[in-house]
Order: sequence, then structure tokens, then C-alpha cells
Amino acid sequence: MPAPKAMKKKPAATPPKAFDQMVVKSQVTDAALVQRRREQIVAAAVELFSTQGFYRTTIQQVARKAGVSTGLIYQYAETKEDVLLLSLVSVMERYRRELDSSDDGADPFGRLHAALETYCRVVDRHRDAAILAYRSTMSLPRKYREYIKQAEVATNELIATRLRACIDSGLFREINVELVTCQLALYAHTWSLKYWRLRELVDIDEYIAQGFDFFVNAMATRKGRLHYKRFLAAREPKAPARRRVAGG
Amino acid sequence: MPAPKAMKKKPAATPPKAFDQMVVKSQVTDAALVQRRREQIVAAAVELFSTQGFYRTTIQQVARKAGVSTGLIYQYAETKEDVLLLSLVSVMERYRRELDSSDDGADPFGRLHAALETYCRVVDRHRDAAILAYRSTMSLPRKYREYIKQAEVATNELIATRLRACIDSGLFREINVELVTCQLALYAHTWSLKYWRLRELVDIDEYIAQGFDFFVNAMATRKGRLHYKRFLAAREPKAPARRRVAGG
DNA sequence: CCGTTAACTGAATGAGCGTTCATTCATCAA
DNA sequence: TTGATGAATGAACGCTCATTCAGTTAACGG
Repeated sequence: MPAPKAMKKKPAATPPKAFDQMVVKSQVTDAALVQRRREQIVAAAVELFSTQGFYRTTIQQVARKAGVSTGLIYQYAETKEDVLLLSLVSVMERYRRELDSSDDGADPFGRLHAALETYCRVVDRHRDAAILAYRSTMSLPRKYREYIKQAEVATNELIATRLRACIDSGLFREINVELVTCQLALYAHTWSLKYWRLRELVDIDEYIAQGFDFFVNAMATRKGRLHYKRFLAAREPKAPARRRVAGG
Repeated sequence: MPAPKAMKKKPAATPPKAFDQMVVKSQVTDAALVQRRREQIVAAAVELFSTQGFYRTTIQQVARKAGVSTGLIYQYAETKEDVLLLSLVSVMERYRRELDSSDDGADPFGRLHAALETYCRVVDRHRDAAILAYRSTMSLPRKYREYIKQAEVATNELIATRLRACIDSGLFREINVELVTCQLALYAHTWSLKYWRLRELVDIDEYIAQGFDFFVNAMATRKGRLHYKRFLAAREPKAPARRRVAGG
């Protein structure tokens, strides 16, 4: 192996780099350009990885779909696996971002409901991407998986907080918050994982409604049950024709 | 491609062939031998596919681990994907078999509990294999995926039946049986999918107990709640070492 | 203008691996 | 013993990509 690793560059440009720029190295120094190009590459990669799988997808395909040359990709990532990592991080970032910004007033129920609803709807809007996360995490070198896990734990924390609020208000009994958080997250993911079956049973609106109903019933105290009735009553009239919210 | 496809064999041997023998073709005519050899190959394949993933595993590796030659594998399967299909079918068959034989008396709760417990424990005993099903189904040609889906629906039906029994006895309210069935199955699968996280939170016994508690609370009628108390009381003394079955 | 350097290109390289097939082995009937 | 058949072997083939690199373009400074 005579590879001398041409690395004489690096003119010490260290503006505030984003998380992924610290992990995956790039030949290109301009951080803004790196971000732009990577978004371009990742957009193509997510689409292809999602539909064909990681190993079936060639770098040449990604390049073509992204409208760049194959060589260029290797200026922004060192290996094909790097491209996968960037893709997965991008998907999970979206979860975190949307979940974080979802809100439904000060009511603990409302906030928990907003979390579940938002999560389910992101998953629904990017069903392929969600599956990608399950399918391909194991295609990553062990070292990289940690980043993905951490990203997931961070997202879950946003749910856990809202769960705790419900408990602290006396609406839910004392349950194992972390365990239920996992279940809630899985419930959202399940919409994509088992879409082939679920689509025959319910639409996304019902899925969310029934799911929330299910979780509340499993955990509510007497006080919580009363509160839940009022919560439902308060949102029924607002959406009597609930059907086509996202019909657009 | 000048391949003349040496196919002069096939002396019309049609003893009662098993499901998979109808789908995946073999050069070898002796059905008993085919079954034995395939078990041997699949055992090795499941282990390797599970730990390394389908694409990272070479047929040469499978052959070595199975203690046969590479060529032999192609006498019992036409492609590498066939080997994957056989592996997945084998995993799901085990689920169905064990679930089917699980029983816990005539009590509807008992029978549902037995189903959940059995499912969780099979998954626990073969955690790698369970993950394999999620990761690799999409690596199959579209045509094959149907078989897997059908196998899963068949397994689920075993759960659905027991759920319906609980409803018919007035222990559970009228819920969407198919939807909840999916959730129950997912709950079992989650143990392997999120093992890296769950292991920090609970052990398998608690996971089962809390899960069952959760589902019952979500669905039980008043009558069901009473019945559940008695159900718990009846099995407590049998396992005195098991302290906290969720926050009563 | 010309030199320099960063960004970019895409054909060429070569390693890895699914699949084949010429050959050997085992069994059994005549 | 001989011949025929099915089972098993594993080296070799050929194809598919991940990765590289010699070269082109663009921007900029002097």
C-alpha cells in the first residue's frame, strides 16, 4: 500500500463547525460550502438508501442523483459509510428539531399529545427515511453507531420531559418513564416499520388518536382520566371534520 | 451469455414438501436430505447474517461455518438471497411454533399473558435473529417479501385470537384488535431492537410484567380490572422473589 | 496575463465476492 | 468388478463497485 495520503492542506480554518463536521472529515476547507454540498449529497443518498438499501446503492448513483461527480463525494466524505452516517444523522436531526419545536399550550396532556402527534407525522412524511434508520444503523462501523444512539437518546429526552410533567401534575401514575418513552418513540416508528399492515387498519389521524388514547388509559390516575375527558371535549369541536387535516 | 443451464435432472420426486421447499429450489432430489442440509446451512447463515449483516457476510463464510463447501450451498439454494429467505422463514417459524404451543390454562388473561411472555422470551433467547428480521427483509427481492409478511400475519393471528377472547369475556373494552396485536408483537420485538437501551432499564422479567400491566391497564374494563387483581394475586405466591410488578 | 491554489471531474484501477463447473467421492445395482 | 448416478468439492471466472488520481476549470493576487 503506497498511499502517501496527500495531506498538506488544512490552513487552520476553525469556525464553529457543526457536529457532523467534527466526525466526518472533508478535504474542503470552506465550512459553509461543506454544509451546502453535504446537504446536496445527503438528500440524494437518503432517497436512494431508503428505497434500495445501503449496499444496493452505488456511490455513482448518489453522485448522479445529486448532480455531482463521483470524485466530489470523496472530497466531502472519506468513505461510503461516512455518507451513510451523514444521512442517518440528518434524519435524526429532523426528528429532534421538529419534536423540539412542537408545542400545544401549557397543558401537560396537550404537550405530550403534541409530541406524539408531531413524531408520528414526521415519520409519516418521511416514511422511507425512518425505515432507513432501523435497517442501516448496523451497516455502520461500530464506532459510528454511538453517535446515532446518542442522537436517539437526545430525541427521547424531549418525550421523557413531557411524560414527567404529566406525572408531576398527578395525571399519570408513577411509571418507568424511560421505558414508556421508548414505547412512545417505537409507536411513532412503528407507523413506518409496519406501514404495509397498518395502512389497512387505520389512517395516520386515527393512528395518532388511538395511540394517545391507549397510552393515556394505560397510565392515567383517576384525576388524569377526568382531565383527559375534558381534554378530548376541548378539541373535539375544534375539528369536527378531522378527516383531511393534511389533505393539502 | 452462453450458459446452457445443465438441467436434465428432475426425476419427478414429489413427496410432501415443506413450505420453503416449494419456494426455493434445490438441485438435490432427496427431500429429507434437503431439509437436513438446509438446517445446517441456515443455522450458520442466521448466526453470521445476524452479527455481520447480510451483505457483509460472504457465502464462503457461511460455507465454512456450516462445515461444507461453497459449491454445496448452491445445490440447496439458487442464490444468496435464497439463503436469506430460508433464514428468515426459519426464524419466523420458530415464533409461530413456540407461540402456538404456549398456554396458561383456560383463563383469558392467562392465555394472553402466556402469549406475550412466550413471545418476549423467544425474542430474548434469539435476539440477533429477531433483529435480522427487521434489518434484512428489505434485502430480499420484492417477490419474496410476501412470504415473510404472510408468516408474520399468521403469527399475529395467534395473539389476536387471545385478545378477542379477553374482549368477548368482557374483560377488555372494544378496541381495534388488529392494531393492538401489532403493538403487542412490536413490544416483544422491541426487546431486541432497543436492547442496548432497555437493558439499562429493566431485565426481561420486569419487561414482561410491566408490559402486560401496561396493556391491561390500557384496555381493561372495570370487570377486567378486578379480574386482573385476582390474576396477579394468584401468581404472586408462585414467584415471591419478584417484587415490584409496576407501581400498583 | 501568468502562476497558484482550491474545487471539481470522470475514466481507470483493482479488490472482493457471487456463482460456476470440471473433477472427485460414495453408493449401489447388475 | 464395473458402470452409472447423485452428492460434494473448491479453484477460478468475471462482474460489480468503492476509491483514486491525472487532469480541467475558476477565482484571485500580483
